[in-house]
Amino acid sequence: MNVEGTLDQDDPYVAAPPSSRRRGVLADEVAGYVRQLILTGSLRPGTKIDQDAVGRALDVSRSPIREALVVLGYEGLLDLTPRRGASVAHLSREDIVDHYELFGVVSGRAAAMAAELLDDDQIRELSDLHSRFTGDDQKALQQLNHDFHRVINLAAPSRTRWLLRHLERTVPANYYEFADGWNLRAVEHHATILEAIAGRDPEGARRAMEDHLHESGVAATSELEERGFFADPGTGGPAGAEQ
Amino acid sequence: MNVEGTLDQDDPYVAAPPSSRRRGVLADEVAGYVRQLILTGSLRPGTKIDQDAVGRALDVSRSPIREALVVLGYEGLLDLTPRRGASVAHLSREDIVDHYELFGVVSGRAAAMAAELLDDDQIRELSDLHSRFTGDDQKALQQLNHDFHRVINLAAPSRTRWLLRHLERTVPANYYEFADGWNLRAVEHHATILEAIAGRDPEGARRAMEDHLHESGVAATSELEERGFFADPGTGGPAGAEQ
DNA sequence: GACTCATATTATGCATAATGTATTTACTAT
DNA sequence: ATAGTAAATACATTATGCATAATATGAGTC
Repeated sequence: MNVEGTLDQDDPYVAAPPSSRRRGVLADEVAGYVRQLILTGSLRPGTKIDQDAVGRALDVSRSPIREALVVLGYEGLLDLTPRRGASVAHLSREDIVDHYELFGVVSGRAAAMAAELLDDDQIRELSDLHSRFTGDDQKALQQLNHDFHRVINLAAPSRTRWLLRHLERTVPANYYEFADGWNLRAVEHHATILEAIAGRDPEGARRAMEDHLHESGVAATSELEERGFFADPGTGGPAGAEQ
Repeated sequence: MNVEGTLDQDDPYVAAPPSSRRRGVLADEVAGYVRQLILTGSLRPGTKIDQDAVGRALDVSRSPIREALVVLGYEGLLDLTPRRGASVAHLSREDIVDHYELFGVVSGRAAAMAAELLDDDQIRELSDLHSRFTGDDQKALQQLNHDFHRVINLAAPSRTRWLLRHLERTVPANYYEFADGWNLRAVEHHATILEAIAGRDPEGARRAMEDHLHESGVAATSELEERGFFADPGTGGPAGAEQ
C-alpha cells in the first residue's frame, strides 16, 4: 500500500534517524523518538500509535517498539489499553503545572538536604556553575542548568534522585525551556537557591527551589501553549472528524 | 501462597499459575509475579533474572517477560544493563525510608488539597471508612486503608494521583503492613488526618499525612527487616561474594 | 433512509526463530 | 606456571510468523 511516497498527507512518522544499528538500546531510541513526536506536538493527544509505521520509520521490528511503548505508558505520555494498543495521553495545562509542582516538592526536599549536607567544595562547585550561567548557547545553558541541579541533588538519597530523574524525563519542556527571557529568571532563582544553601538554611532552600520549579512550570506551560501543544479539538467539536 | 519451602537457593521460579491464557495482560502478570519474588525476598539483591526460567515457570514466551522487566526496571526494583540483562536492585533501609518520605510529601500535598476541596459528602464517606477500620481481616483492612487514601487523593490533580499510584506500587511492604499493632497506630493517624481535613486545616492535614507515611516507613522497614529482606552483609560492603 | 447483523480486513499480542554480544574455557607461547 | 589469545558457549536482544481480538465495510431488514 504505502510504498514510500504515500506519506505526504499526515504521516508524522517521517524522520528516519541514522541507522546507528547499535544493539541493546534500540528501545531507548524508539522511546526517545516517539517522545519527541509527542512533546513537539507532531502526535496529537488521542492519536493511536501505529506500531508498524514507527517500525518503518526507524527500520526496527516491533519488539523494541513494544518495550518503548510500555516505557512511555509508565511515563504517562501514552495510554495503554490492553487489546487496543497505545494512544497519546491527554495532557492538560493543569497536568503540566501539577507536574512541576510535584517536581518542586521533591526538588525542594533535595535542596533542604543540600543546605545541610553539602560540603564546602561542593558549594564552591555550585557557585562556579552558577557564575558560568551566561550566553545564548541553548545546549550549554541546558547542560549548566542540569549540572547545577545535579550537584544539589547529590545530597539526596538515591531513591529521591531516582524519582527526580524520572520526573525530569517526563517533563514536556526541557527542549525549549530557555527561550525568551527565561534564562534570566532562572539565574535569579538559582542565585536565591545558592544563597540559601551556602547560608545553611534548609527551609529557605526548600522554598526557593519550590518557587523555582513553580515558575518553571508556568514558563513551560506558556511555551507549550505557544507551540500549540494544547490544541484541543475543543469539547464542542463532534468526535467523528479526527484521524 | 508459595512462600514456605525451599525457595532460597535452588529455583525461586516455582509457582506456575493457572494457564489463564488471557491475552493482553500477560506482561502485567509476569511483572506481578517477579515483583512478588523480589519483595518477598525470594530473589535476593544482585540476582540475575533468568528470563527462560520465568518463562518456564509461567509458561509464557520472552516477549511479555521482556516488557515486564522493563516495567520493573522503571519501578526501580531491577537494574537493567544494556547487554547484560536484569538483576535485582539493591534496596537498602535508607531507600525504603526515603521512599516513604517521598510518598509522604506527595501524599501530604494531596491531603492539604483535600482539606480545601473535599465536599461534605466526601468527608462523610471518609469518616465512614474510618469508623469501619476494625477487625483482624488483613485483606479487608488493606482495602479500607486503600479506600481511605483514595478518597483523599481524589482532591489532587490527575498527575499527582498518577505519581501516587506509581509510588504505591513500588512500595515493598503493602503485603505485610498491617501486621502486629500497626493497624492500631494507623487508626490513630487516620483520625488525626480526618480531623484536620474535616476542620479545613490544610497545613495540619499535610503534616499529619507526612507523619503517617513517615511512621509507615519505619514500620515497613522493621517488618522487612524481620523477614530478612536486608540480608546483605552489613552496610559495610558486598565483597565479591554475590553472583 | 436508518439500523442491525454478518463478513472482511487490519493490527495487536504472543510465540518462535535468528542474530549478535558478553563470558567462559581451552590452548598456546613465553 | 602464567598470561594472553582464540574458540566455544550461553544468553540477551531483535526479527518474523501466526492466531485472535477489534474495526471497518457492506448487505439485508424494518
